[in-house]
Amino acid sequence: MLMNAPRGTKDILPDGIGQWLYLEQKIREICGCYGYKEIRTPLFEHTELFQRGIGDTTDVVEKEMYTFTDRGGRSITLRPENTAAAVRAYLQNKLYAGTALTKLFYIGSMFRYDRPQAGRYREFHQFGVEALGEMNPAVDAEIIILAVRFLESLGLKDLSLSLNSVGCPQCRPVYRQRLQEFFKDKLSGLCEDCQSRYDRNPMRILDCKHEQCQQLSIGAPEITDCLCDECRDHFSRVQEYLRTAGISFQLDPRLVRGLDYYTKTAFEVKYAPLGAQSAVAGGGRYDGLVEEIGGSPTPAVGFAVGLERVLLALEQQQLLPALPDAVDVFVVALGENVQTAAFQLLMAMRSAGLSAQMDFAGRSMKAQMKQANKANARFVVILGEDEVREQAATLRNMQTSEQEKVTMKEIINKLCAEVKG
RNA sequence: GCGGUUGUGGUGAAGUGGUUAACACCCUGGAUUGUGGCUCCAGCAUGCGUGGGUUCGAUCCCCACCAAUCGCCCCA
Repeated sequence: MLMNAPRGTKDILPDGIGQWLYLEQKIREICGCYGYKEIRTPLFEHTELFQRGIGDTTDVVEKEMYTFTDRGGRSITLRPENTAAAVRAYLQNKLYAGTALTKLFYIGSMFRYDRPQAGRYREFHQFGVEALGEMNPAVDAEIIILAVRFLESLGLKDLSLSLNSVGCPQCRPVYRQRLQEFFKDKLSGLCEDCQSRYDRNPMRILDCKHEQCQQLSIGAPEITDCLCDECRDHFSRVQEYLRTAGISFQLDPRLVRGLDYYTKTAFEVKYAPLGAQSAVAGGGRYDGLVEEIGGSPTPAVGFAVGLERVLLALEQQQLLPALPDAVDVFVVALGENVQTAAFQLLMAMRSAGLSAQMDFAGRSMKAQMKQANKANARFVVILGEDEVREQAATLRNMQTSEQEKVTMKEIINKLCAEVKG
């Protein structure tokens, strides 16, 4: 217990950090390219922000939040996603001032209390993008393209992009009513969950995985048939832009995002080989959220990518670049009397920009040589009492096994020349 | 919240109701005086997830808990 990280959390160890740095670098690269600026918001927020933003009846808010009362009696929640917080920061800091369109991205930990399984953790990492202030469907497209291109840039193939429109406050109620009419006499055949969904959010019945519910929902009206003129037009223009960009997608009238704030465009990128948790990215437009949180009506679009899932996929496909870590020089010191001189030399090498290591345990030469070998050292500098007396050291090339005596004065220059050449 | 599988050293793992818990890797030391990668030798779990119970006796049997893992719900 004491020695175990809490359930659903993981340490990222030195051996694994390279993957994360690589991912983050790719993220910053593409976001810079598309003109999105990084933002970092607190890991926790007032509980109310998520209740209002995400929606009281969503699973995330109902059963997955890490909520606690702080010492001041405030209800605080570890962020389960970053869109609501980004919008909060956008409003609080008036990021809308001076521009029509604010483009943000973030990378960070999110927290959801859920049973861990492949590709799902209680603390997990998302990369996400938000574009606030523009209703033009070109922005929807830009966002989707960014998500797809990002994943492609990592080498992933066979991604599938699903696209839908979930309507707006004008047309969604119409659809909702039509759905309820459709399911009215089928209600008793639906699973328990769906029976309660019938009242709360009938659209969710459509993507229920129960056989029965699937069967019963055959022939159900589709949202795309009920869209108002504005939503219909918006949707078709998004598709146009995507086609123009050469992005392939499938329309999925049953795609319903789990968070209440979505309007119009909803999309999801799947990577099938991942198994049960194959959704790698998801997002859409959320024109009502800014107002919900207390700002003036502001159209917005965004998405989030699950980084653990991406990493899982990259691992499966062996797409992670392996960076062999080598060290330029390993200093071998023979005997206590030369420790100080060796230490001095080590520091001088580092000051010169060389990567240098040495053994501090006072071990035998053989042991130190083994260590140098294991550390992948290109050169070994041997310092014994003779050398110190002569103000020199033995320089050994570990690849060729050639070695020569070099004076203290020239050794660093020589090494620098060798390493850089 | 529900279900399946699993839980032996740093790692991968064999194993038994009863003196010394295989084997491999890793690691550490050594194979004539200051030289690595190959080879050889030696060392390396008073302990078998935790807590109870059964028993003369349990790592091996039973129960609970915890954790890992996969799935359901939902999501990234």
